Amino acid sequence: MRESARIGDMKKEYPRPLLMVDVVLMSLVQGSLHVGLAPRLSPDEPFHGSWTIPGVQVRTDEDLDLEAAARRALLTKAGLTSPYLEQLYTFGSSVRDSRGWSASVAYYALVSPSVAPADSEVFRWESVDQIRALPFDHTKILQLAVDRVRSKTTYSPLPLYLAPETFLMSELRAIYEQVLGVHQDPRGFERRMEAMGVLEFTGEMRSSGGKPGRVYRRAS
Amino acid sequence: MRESARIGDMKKEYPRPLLMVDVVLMSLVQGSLHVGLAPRLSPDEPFHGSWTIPGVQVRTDEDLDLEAAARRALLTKAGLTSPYLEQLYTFGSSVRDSRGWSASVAYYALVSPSVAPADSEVFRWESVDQIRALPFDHTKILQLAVDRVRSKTTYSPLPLYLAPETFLMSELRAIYEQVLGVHQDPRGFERRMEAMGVLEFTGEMRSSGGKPGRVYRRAS
DNA sequence: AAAATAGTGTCTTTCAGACAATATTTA
DNA sequence: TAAATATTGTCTGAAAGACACTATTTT
Repeated sequence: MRESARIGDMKKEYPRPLLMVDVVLMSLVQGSLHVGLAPRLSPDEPFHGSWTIPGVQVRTDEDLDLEAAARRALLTKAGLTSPYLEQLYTFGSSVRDSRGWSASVAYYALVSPSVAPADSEVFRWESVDQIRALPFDHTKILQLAVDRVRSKTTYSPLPLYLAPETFLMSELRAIYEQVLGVHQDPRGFERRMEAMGVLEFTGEMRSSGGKPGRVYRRAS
Repeated sequence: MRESARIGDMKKEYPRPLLMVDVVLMSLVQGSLHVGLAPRLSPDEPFHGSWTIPGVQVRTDEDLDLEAAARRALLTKAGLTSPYLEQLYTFGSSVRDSRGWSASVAYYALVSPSVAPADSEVFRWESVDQIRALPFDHTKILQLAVDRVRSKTTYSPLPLYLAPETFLMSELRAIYEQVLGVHQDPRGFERRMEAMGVLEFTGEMRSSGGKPGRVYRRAS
């Protein structure tokens, strides 16, 4: 029996759409932006066996809110907790899922390569620039997430969440270049970071082959 | 019986959250940004009689997708079709509605004062800057919508959808000033509009008390 | 010493803000 | 003619891009 029927209202009840939460998990693998995919495991779900953006059905008894459902999707499908998780867009229509009217609240998450899980039977990374078509409308969801990340990269410190705990300015610059795919001028890059005030000098220096540079961390 | 049960799958079914679509309708009334509110009419719904952001429950038999549901909300609660309708954010939790776990996909819409309906028993405009608390989490939804509109006003031609069919540059500038609440320099304003390339000179001139100015329309 | 990387100087262009001057109307 | 509004000129400072130069370390 449906939960709301317990309230004992007189109003006619309409059939409710399926509500999913899908999470586009991104990280830097081999110097380029990758997305984490998981296989459809349930034989009774559409696209059984296909690799898709990890998602879960919202559970009224388990999830306090949508973000909690997104965290659960990340934890159960990729085995991790992400420091950056943000809502992207909600897709909903009568045709996007063969099971009937469904809506999916899409989130995107960024993790540092150091905590990115290795490929396995139930998880794998794929380069966002050479993805073949994904089931459902997941190709569109992925495209929107990638666009959002690239866009925010141009005016926000978003890529800090793709960086390890500590890093050199040149390493952070390389991350921006890998996300955007274009060269970043060292001078201007340093000025922008300075202006945003999102970096904190750890007090340490480190060399990556030549003159040692300052080691930074993300400002809390 | 639940729609998905027709599929005849073996998988256990979970109770589904309530899925709503709410629309923050905005316009310029008496020189300031206003939001359209509608009263809760059903005696068996929470906050019966209170004024809220108009919304509908997603109907699997009526709405092709989420945006169609948003258009239906606008049409049934405000009696209009909006030229500008965009998804804002999705709110969902176990506590936001007393009927149980619910999610609301919030949209916002902008209409020109010329098509804004007059106040009535079932609809009224209220200034966004002097709203008292609204039911549910509607205060938060409204705040987010207002922030979004003000933010987009600084870098996009969004306020064109608050303008009448044709207008003088000074009138459009006044609209920007009413939305943002701050003076816009005529020179810079004209330059920005020019740079965005969103205006089209109709070829006509019109006076509003002094020297006649060029009449523009939104570029298609 | 040579190679590699870090860090800084600075020139130029672009753009936004401020303010002012000029141009045409209506009342 | 006076008042009102439209339109354009231009000065200034901030920010972005491009490029080069200096500094300090490793090999």
